Amino acid sequence: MKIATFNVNSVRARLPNLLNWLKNLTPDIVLLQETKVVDDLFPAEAIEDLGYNLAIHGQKTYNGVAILSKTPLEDVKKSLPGDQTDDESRYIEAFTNGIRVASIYVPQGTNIESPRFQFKLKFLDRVYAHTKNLLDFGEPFVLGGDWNVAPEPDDVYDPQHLLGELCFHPDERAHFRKLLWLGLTDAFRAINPQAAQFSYWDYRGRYWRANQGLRIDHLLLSPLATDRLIKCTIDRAQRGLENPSDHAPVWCEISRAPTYLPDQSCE
DNA sequence: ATGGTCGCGCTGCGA
Repeated sequence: MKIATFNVNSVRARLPNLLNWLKNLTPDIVLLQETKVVDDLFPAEAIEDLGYNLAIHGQKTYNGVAILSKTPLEDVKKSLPGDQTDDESRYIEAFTNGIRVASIYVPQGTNIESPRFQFKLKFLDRVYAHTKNLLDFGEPFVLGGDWNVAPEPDDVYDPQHLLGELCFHPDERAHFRKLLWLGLTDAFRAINPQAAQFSYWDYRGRYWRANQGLRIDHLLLSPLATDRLIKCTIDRAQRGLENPSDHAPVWCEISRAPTYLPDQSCE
């Protein structure tokens, strides 16, 4: 079973690319972010025609998340608990294909001094609290999305220069790490312990051409899901196509039964 | 080189 996350930066602007990618990869579950469209205008039919069920939670112009699944979506939830005043469409969760999944678009934070950065940290705290509840249910689950946090130095193009900047600030990285200490696994890093690969490159300037990116799109797996993790890949080629998103998709393969991570230490 | 480029939806904002 393939589970993917993809910040599409407008599902309507990206529809041809998205449909081609779905046809070629045939993921079982897809977590979309930044759909940037109200639900009534979401291009549902074109995606349903490829055999996907949809759960969508959009808004005008900004944000917007969605879940696509080849199997029916049950128990759909469209808000992250913990802040009654949060009306931004940044979270959707469902149970499908024997696993619970969430598509998460963590606030970018604008800049370190902005109130939006505090909102980002609080949002990550809310994910933490909710994750504890999910762990109590005993289901396998995957929290995937655009986390707007590059966890470690290998996840940014210039760690010395970027330390303390937005998306690589110690405070947000500490908030992100708390999720790992709860027992979640960063699927890409578990499978690729050494790789410096990115999932986002700014449209501007030479960032893409110079491969100056960040790894901020993550699939975080619960312990029961991690037991079934086989591979995890960043689909970098999507960023090089015509009219790309500024993010590349990240996807993992999950087996039907528990498996083992490749053991790097056994030579 | 604190510029640069997208998407939305029509003016500047967010990323």
